[in-house]
Amino acid sequence: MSTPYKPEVVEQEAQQYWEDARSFEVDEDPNKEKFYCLTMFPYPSGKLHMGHVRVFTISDVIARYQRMQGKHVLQPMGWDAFGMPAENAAIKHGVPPAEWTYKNIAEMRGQLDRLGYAYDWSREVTTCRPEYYRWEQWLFTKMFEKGLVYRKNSVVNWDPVDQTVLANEQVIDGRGWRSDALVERREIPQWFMKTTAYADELLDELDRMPGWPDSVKTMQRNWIGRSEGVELSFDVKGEEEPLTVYTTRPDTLLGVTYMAVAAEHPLATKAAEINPEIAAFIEECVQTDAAEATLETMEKKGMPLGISAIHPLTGDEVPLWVANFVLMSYGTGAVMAVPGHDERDWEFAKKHGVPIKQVIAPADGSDIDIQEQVFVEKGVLVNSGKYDGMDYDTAFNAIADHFEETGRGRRTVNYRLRDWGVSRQRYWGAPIPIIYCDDCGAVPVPEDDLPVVLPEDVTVTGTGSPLKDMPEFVNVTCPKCGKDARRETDTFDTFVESSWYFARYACPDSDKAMLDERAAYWTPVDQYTGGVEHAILHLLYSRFFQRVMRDEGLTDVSEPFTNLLTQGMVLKDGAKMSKNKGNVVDPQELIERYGADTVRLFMMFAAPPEQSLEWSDEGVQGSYRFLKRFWTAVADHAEAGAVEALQKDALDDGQKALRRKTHQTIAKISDDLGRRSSFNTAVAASMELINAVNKFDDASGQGRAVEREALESVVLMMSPMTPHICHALWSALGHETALVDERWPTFDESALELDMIELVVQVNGKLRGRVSVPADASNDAIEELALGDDNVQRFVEDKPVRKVIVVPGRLVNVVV
RNA sequence: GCCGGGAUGGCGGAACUGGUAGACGCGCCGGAUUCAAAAUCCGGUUUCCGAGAGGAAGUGGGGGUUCGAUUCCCCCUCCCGGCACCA
Repeated sequence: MSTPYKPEVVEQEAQQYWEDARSFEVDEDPNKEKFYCLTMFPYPSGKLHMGHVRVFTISDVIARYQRMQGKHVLQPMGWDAFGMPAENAAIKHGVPPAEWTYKNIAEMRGQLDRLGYAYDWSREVTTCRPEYYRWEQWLFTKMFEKGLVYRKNSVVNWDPVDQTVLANEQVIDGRGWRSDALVERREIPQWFMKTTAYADELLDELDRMPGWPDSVKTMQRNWIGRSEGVELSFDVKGEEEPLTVYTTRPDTLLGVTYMAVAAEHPLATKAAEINPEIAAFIEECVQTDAAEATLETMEKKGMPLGISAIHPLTGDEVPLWVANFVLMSYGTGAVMAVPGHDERDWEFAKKHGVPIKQVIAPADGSDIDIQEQVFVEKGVLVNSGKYDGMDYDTAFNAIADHFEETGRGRRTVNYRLRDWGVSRQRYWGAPIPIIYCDDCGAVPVPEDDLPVVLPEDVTVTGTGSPLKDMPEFVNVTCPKCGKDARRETDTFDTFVESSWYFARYACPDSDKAMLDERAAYWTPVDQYTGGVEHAILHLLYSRFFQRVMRDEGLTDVSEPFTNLLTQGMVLKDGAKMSKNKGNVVDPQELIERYGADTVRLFMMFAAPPEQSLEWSDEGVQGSYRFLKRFWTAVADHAEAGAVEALQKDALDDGQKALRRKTHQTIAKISDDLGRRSSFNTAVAASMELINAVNKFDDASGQGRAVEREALESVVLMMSPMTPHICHALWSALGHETALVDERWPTFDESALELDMIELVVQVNGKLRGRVSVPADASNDAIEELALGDDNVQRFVEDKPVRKVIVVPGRLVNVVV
């Protein structure tokens, strides 16, 4: 009887070995092929949750697999340490955010160590450290010099009771989470980074990124939302300034029956001065949060302003409305409405009794009733005077030409993408390095004065940033003129830190520059793994930041992440694990009970990585059972003593069959891990091979040799997923060198050959029988054998055979 | 509302390029071992009909293409992620 599987012992020993041997610390070796394997770094919330364990394990499997391919693998880890939860904890428990954060990092670091990830901890990055954020402050000042950042008014959620800005998350059903007061939209000056300056490049490069999932690329394309349209101006009766709108459908221009402006638009403000009803309506419009989802789902409301625009082609008067679905911060704050050919305009017109005019007819000449059903497709113009009969492109150009010739409009490219607002009215973030001087305006902090260090010893109250109450922080002298000035108290959006940390891992200790030559070796990231919830914002900001760093001469790399794997969430009872729902499973407990390998194995086995994973306690036990069977199978074999050399040509049929299974499995798992990232099927294939070994009962010399080959293969191939148990089993099999430095097994093509193959026989597509045929049989011979099958004959009977389809190696379909 | 994804046995999932639907695991049922239990091992397990051989149905719903559809096309339902201040 072999020694029982004791995960706590096995795992401790393996981890000790890796630590002593510094197995995962890597240098920049130009003679080796590098592989940079990265996971989206965690926010140090306090404890590791199952979602973390899942991503980190996926990434670790990839890192260890690539290492076995002979690559020089870097897998670092760090902390996305700024953010709201630290402030919330500070309010709740009176602990400064910094203290809370550092404590959490220490706690989570211990948990990570217990899971046996192949991290190079010498490169740890913590974003709330001044030596980290000084460089994004520095880059911000460079961007300032280049005009890539600017300040403008922008909408925030304002809590009128707590007198503070709220995050969208802190607005619940339109009310402040702490005060319960109705939230208002309010405009305040904020700093922006010009992401739109890179819109075309960010869009075009997506076509040359084969390593990213199509779904993510599509989402980014749609998010950037490049459109070609026309900007045109409508005169407004009694106003000097014309009203400018942008449209991608100038072909529908003759169908404009009203126009709408935002509640904050000057025309609305002016109308409100003389009309209290409009004033009340505008008041109502402002009482909502700033999230786009809210805006798009709320009831579309509007009021006529009592003024008219002049249709630029017909000279007809078009009524102007104020509407809650038009936002001042999008485009010009005004839209032209074509209810006949736009869904939202149609519904609004129906509700408010605005006329609906058909100006586009289906290209196929079919009849439509525009009063009953909106028609949004492109077609042929009607009721449009001299443009009648034109198709979309012709009409687009004719109308665009007309406006350009008359100077009343122009062709223009528009993006849905907006510039990135990086200001946050919060304490726990990197200070924006700007000083306000009455004479010089906004002045960037000079390089020598960086970093602007965030004071860490503070009391957080929940009503505004404590920085505002710290004269020693706020009161400074102007770097330009030396007069008294004030420091910016807003901090950066935490997405700023996460937009470049991946590059900093290459040179975390560089104090002379943001990046140094080591970044040239390691970047771009070869494999990036993280939650699909980051498909747009984080990934787009990182792609933007990488280009800003490139154009600053810090790197030659444009795209930060060559291959991307977006993993699904961990669910329990069909819902995301959360404290509120009380369905949280603590990884720590499971690791203590079953060991890290069991938890890692279950994570890999239970679902494909991109899909959500349903938690199952029984499933974890199943994984544990498998590891015990695996352990016993290898240990029993090893204890039976030495094994003679395998002689390929001296095997009997049973031995050949097991050897075939071994090499089929190597081929399959190599493909699963190397090409498909299909970890669940890789585990299943390993289980099948172990099952086959357990059924294999042949203690002869060659029998044991074949068995050893199978077991060694499984130990090697399971090692990325369950590295500790494999480390122990590898040495149990008599190896002097450690598994962590072994190479991936290769498969022997000749072992896969078969003399006879089984084909499925269908009659009219339905399975009716099976035939065994020689591997090299001709189609005619296969056909004859198939038709000779008794059950096949029953279904063919005397019906004429119309066709026989032979799919080589798979099936025969007889069509009667 | 818009963008992206998903739906397959009692459950998690497999079927990769249009070719045997249900691999592997869980659960359950039966058996072995045990004084008993746990653990372990062996066998069975989509549903329905049938003693069996075998047959019929079946991949969220409805239609289509095809010799053949979980896979491709059209329409729909429900669930999940994102929507720019959660990270």
